[in-house]
Amino acid sequence: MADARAANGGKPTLRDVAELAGVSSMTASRVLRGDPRATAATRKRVQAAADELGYMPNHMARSLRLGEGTGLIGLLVTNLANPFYSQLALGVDSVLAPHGLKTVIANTKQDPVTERELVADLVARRVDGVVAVPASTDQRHLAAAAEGGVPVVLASRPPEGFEADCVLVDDFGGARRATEDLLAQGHRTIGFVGSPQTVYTGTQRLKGFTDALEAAGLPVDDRYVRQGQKTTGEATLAARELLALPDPPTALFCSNNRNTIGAYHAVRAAGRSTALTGFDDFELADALGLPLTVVAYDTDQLGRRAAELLVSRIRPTGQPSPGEPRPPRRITVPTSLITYNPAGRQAL
Amino acid sequence: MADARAANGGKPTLRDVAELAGVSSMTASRVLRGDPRATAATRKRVQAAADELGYMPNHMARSLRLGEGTGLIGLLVTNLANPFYSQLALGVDSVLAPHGLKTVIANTKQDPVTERELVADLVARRVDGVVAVPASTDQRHLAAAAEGGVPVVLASRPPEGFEADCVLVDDFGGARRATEDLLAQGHRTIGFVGSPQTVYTGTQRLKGFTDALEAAGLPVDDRYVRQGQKTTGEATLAARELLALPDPPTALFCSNNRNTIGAYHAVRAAGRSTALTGFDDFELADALGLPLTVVAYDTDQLGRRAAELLVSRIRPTGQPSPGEPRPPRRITVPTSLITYNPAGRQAL
DNA sequence: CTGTTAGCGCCTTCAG
DNA sequence: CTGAAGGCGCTAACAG
Repeated sequence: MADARAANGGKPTLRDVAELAGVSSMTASRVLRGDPRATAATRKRVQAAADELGYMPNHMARSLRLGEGTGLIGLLVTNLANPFYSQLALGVDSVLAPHGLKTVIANTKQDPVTERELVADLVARRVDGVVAVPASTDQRHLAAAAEGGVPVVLASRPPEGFEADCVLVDDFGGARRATEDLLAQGHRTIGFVGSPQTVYTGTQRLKGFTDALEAAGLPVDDRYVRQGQKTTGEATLAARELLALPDPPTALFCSNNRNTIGAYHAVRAAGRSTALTGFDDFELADALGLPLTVVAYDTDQLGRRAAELLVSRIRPTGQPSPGEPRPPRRITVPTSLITYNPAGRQAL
Repeated sequence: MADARAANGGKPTLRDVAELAGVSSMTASRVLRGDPRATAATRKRVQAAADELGYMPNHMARSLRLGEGTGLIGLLVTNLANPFYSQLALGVDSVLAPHGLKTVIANTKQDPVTERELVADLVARRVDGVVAVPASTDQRHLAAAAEGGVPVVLASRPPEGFEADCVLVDDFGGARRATEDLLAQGHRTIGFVGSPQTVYTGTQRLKGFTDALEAAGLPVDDRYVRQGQKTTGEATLAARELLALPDPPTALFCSNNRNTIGAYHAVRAAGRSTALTGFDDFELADALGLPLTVVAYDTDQLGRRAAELLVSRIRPTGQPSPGEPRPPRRITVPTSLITYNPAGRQAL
């Protein structure tokens, strides 16, 4: 009920409460904010009035006046439905929530134009910071945001062309180790099924892959390298092509969970015993009915660390920077190799 | 660089731009907003000044002045990492984004207290609406929000104790059909592995299950019903208990994806050929190496529909309601039965 | 075409 | 202990 005004969203304001309580809006403000400077009597009246009207303070107006931030953090991802990103989102939010910060979703759908617009929108909304997993290496929009005073932390890829904190995965090391593992098993023809060349993790993981091959004195044959797949469907097609080569690979290394799952379907359909290894662990990876090795890492931690870096920039502790801005930090999350067997599971 | 002021976040204001351009803030406002009423010359000067300062309009201040909403929508879920919720989130966001609305995450972690606090926080932040998947049937906090003028749309469960739009899944029908399917296959002892009794979908799906049994003249034995599992781990334990009964069930019906996946592990570990049917489809459901039937529906649609209902409340079209508020709407999303068979799988 | 006035909801500062 | 004035950043409404 709460007979409302049409001006705002029909919500009662501090003044409505004050009038009903027969005090000034100032007094109402103090009481409602828990300021001790108020008679028990007036306090009671104000509280009663607020309750009756169903008053809720306007967070936006408040922070506008206080010159504080909005308490909003933008989370820029390409596809929230990908478990990697939703896991990341959860990690980020779990760290932000206790600080009274809320996460705003900015889903780019892999579109660079959308990504630029979203970043601009986040800045316009005066988010206190951004956790981003940008799609491409052109990060000028993020650079602009950072330049404009909005703390930016990158997750899973490094800043390009500007300075910012970031949390990375040991892409190179993980890919190299996984490939060495395949080599140790005797595989000599290994296919690579990975994300587009423009994606940092894709190129790093490819480097780890080729590095291992070269270290073993094996050639890197472009015909066995497929990049550009963004969906499991595309990955299945790419893997199928590799398996159809005259001299098909005996093993596949996939650069992320989409490609691994896609390649899995291809291998399964081909009825081949091609060994499968992929970057990223995922639910049910242990249940696929054929051996699978994954380069695992803690996605939740990735998000948490990123959020922690961001919080430390937003709410600085200790001395308010003597003069120079604090240098950008870079955290690398380690990986481990896990092998799932239809029979069971064992970690290496 | 943009020599900043300390007041706000160090960001240049409209007045800074105006001063630099040598015009009034009003003129700057107009130019920057694309208002045609301005000389090409002054327009140029203002633009240049804005660019130089890296000016970005303050969305908050703007909407405060205009008495508009914040353009923020709260998305209340229990666990974003559950693919069901992240899928839902994506559906919601995909509909909201084109309307200039942004989604704010409110992850409750299944905690009722947290849920209440989050709803209060969302209201305080003046979100223009809320899409909620409340954890329990006590929805007084949502009722309060709705009463306070914040449009609320429930997804996957109906409002309890207040009126609101909602989008439901055909829980009863889907569960009943799936159970009938198991009965048709000759199963006479079927276990139920489901979510807590307090969860609407859990009870509805149990009803569909028991209804099918009773219609077939079979007794509903409590010993075969396990409720309360929220995680795959808990579900595995529950299923294991059922499989260890003196007269073990020959089939299991699971009420959601967490329970299905948990039960899968138990069945797999037991080396039993227990038939498995579950509510919710999920990625890799077709790859588990044993037959699995799922009650499928479009989670993305669930989110989209919910968002559409919300948008229609926020930005009403047509006549501004003659007098009575529009009645609450209830949409039900249909389900279908899908059977995944390891043997029957073909390419792609 | 441009500027002035006024105020969205709230709170800091300074009087009473 | 309480109230009045002023302004955060922005923009309708009205001047000029």
